[in-house]
Amino acid sequence: MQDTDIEIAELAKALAHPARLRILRLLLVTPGCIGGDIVGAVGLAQSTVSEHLRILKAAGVITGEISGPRICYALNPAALEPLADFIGTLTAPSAAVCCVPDEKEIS
Amino acid sequence: MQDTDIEIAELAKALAHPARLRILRLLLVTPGCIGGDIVGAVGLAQSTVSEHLRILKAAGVITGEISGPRICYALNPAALEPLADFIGTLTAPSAAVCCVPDEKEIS
DNA sequence: GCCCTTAATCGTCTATCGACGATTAACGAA
DNA sequence: TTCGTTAATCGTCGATAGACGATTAAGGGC
Repeated sequence: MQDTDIEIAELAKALAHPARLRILRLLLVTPGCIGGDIVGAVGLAQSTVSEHLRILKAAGVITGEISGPRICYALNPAALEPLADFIGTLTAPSAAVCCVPDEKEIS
Repeated sequence: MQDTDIEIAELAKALAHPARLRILRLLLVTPGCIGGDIVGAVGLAQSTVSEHLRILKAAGVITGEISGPRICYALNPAALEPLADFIGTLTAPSAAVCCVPDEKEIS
């Protein structure tokens, strides 16, 4: 399962930075969408935050919608499913996961 | 939540490599413990695999127990709880269902 | 004792990440 | 149109990650 592992690794890499986790938490508590307020919240330079947002968007974890001169970011938790699934497989090897009927991942 | 985010980021970083995911899958399907068979399974040099094992062990995801001249590795899924918790936090608020709340995959 | 196996460590190299300032592009308002 | 705001991009830099061969340390078998 090379390609699946690569996808999961990409998702994990997207979460492998405190600043990106902070951004996700910020989007979580913000029901609507915020623009550059993220820059002030994480305390990093605007270009750095933009890069983190780009990584999160590339991984599919967030979505960006143009709203005039600013951009409306929103969470897309569904993209994390492969990673959540993998962790669930490790945590509960004998118990069936709630959603996937059978994910034959092991060779 | 700085320290918590750092801890979660460390866990995610441990999962952010296909070779390490493969190692975890290998340990999952191996009820007992295997030693250097991991080296042959992942197709990397012995020193490289040893480094991946060190990273996984440092993150607490696996444990290594000396068994004579070889080392017995085992999964420690409990260490992934903070990361699983974080992902669950992201996934939960949008839908109470355990999985696939919506299939909106807007890029 | 000696030798063989196993795994960790060391040293080195390349590639990627993370951060920043500066610049550029897009859009709304005056 | 011009101006101000917002976000992406560029270029650069230092730090880290990843891979490898070679070496070293620890045990078991002879």
